[in-house]
Amino acid sequence: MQFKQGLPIYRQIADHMSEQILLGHWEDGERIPSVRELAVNLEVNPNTVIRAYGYLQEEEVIYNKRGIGYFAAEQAADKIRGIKRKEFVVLRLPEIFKTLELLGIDMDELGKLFQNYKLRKEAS
Amino acid sequence: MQFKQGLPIYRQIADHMSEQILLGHWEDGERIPSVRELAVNLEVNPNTVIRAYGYLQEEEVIYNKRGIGYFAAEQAADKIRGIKRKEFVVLRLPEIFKTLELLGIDMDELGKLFQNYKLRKEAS
Amino acid sequence: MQFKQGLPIYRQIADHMSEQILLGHWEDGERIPSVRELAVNLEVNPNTVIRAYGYLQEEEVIYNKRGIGYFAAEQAADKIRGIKRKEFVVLRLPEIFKTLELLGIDMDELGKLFQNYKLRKEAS
Amino acid sequence: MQFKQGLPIYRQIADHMSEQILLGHWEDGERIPSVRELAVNLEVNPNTVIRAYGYLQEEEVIYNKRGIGYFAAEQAADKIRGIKRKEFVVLRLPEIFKTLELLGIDMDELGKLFQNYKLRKEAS
DNA sequence: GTGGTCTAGACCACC
DNA sequence: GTGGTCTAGACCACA
Repeated sequence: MQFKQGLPIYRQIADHMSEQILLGHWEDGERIPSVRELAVNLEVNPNTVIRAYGYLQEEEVIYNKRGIGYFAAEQAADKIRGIKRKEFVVLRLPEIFKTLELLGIDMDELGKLFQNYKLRKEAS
Repeated sequence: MQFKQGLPIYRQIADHMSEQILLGHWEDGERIPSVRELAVNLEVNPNTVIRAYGYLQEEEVIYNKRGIGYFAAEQAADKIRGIKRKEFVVLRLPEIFKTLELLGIDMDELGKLFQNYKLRKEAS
Repeated sequence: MQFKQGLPIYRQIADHMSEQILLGHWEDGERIPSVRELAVNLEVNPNTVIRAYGYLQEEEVIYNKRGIGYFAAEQAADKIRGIKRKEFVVLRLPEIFKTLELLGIDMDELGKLFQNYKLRKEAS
Repeated sequence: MQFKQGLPIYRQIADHMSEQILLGHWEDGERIPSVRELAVNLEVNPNTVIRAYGYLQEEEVIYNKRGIGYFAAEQAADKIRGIKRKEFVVLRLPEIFKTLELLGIDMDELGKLFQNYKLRKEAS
């Protein structure tokens, strides 16, 4: 896997996993890949995965059974969506709106850019 | 001034200054606050302001006259708006759109949230 | 059964069983649940129960008849109480007292909290 | 420094530091020892201190100024006392009371043990 | 100087 | 097998 810079790898892994859960790749309570397994897949150090999993565990998105592995939390998808949504609306949207205003992008134009985005996504 | 974490302070200062210029706080070619002055105001180390100014200088948003000070570039506002706009559309919008889709926020809802934002801003 | 983390599951099971014995759920020398039975009830691996029973056996709180099962020891309740009491006074109380002092909880207040605890317990 | 086993070293360091803050060793907002400094003092790896500090930061007991160091939070002592108190009363006291009942230790006896504890402490 | 991240590798307890 | 902790050491960005 390719990692961007500017955000720690462990956070990118955490984001990636919570996105996967959000998209329903695992059922509620289903076991997710073990630390070592994921570390090999992503070609990172197990410690880095542990850190990512620890982070998700604090957010109560996954939980741990000792000696067995990590599991997607009950209603993990809904919970994540709720948390992320609130976070997004409160923390990121205001700043995004401010930028839109400063740059003179209104909702009409944003809508068109969004259409564009979706078309390009379909094409790929 | 309060600084977020996750973005270097010097970048936050640079963003803040270019926002001010964008909003027309200084005419083209007008002198902007000196390094020391701004450092005192923002309660940061002068080195940090120097770095911020250096960054803005690379973006050709301000320029420096040795021994005199820093000045807003000609057509600084337009230049900034152009740069920032391209940056925003190419680098940040795709990720924002992806998040919107994941969280199930469509343009309608975003429009309403934007209205809200503007109302709250007026009120304050 | 729900297990806390911070203490191994097998220890939590052992504590739970010795508490049951302390409360007189089984007479001296009475047979306690088999490993498999308990494992199913608690939804844990039989190995974990074996470990818990082994631990209790070391403390001479239960004993084993090969091929038959595990039994509460003679005067098990008294024995447990003695062991636990010493353990508690020597190992845990000092730390508890230290915490009480740091938090500014005196014996008066502790007494009231204890009353509360007993009331809530009766109510449930 | 001597570390017990059963609780990770980084948690013991965190507990130790928050105890120090609770006891008023640092004023509100005063700088606490740097990661490296403390690591040398305690003869542990800097990573271990970072982890302890990260833990305290999540609890909002200390905060960080990048490139400068860690600082005791405003009203850190009161905040800690509040958090710890609630934690103690809700999470630990019920279990302690349960044990006291099981072992047949009443408030009178506990009071005497407490006196003992204080005497021994003064003597040392 | 400060903290933060990552890797590598060892060791442990637990299931 | 599982996760968790700790060490050692390198490297980086930031103030």
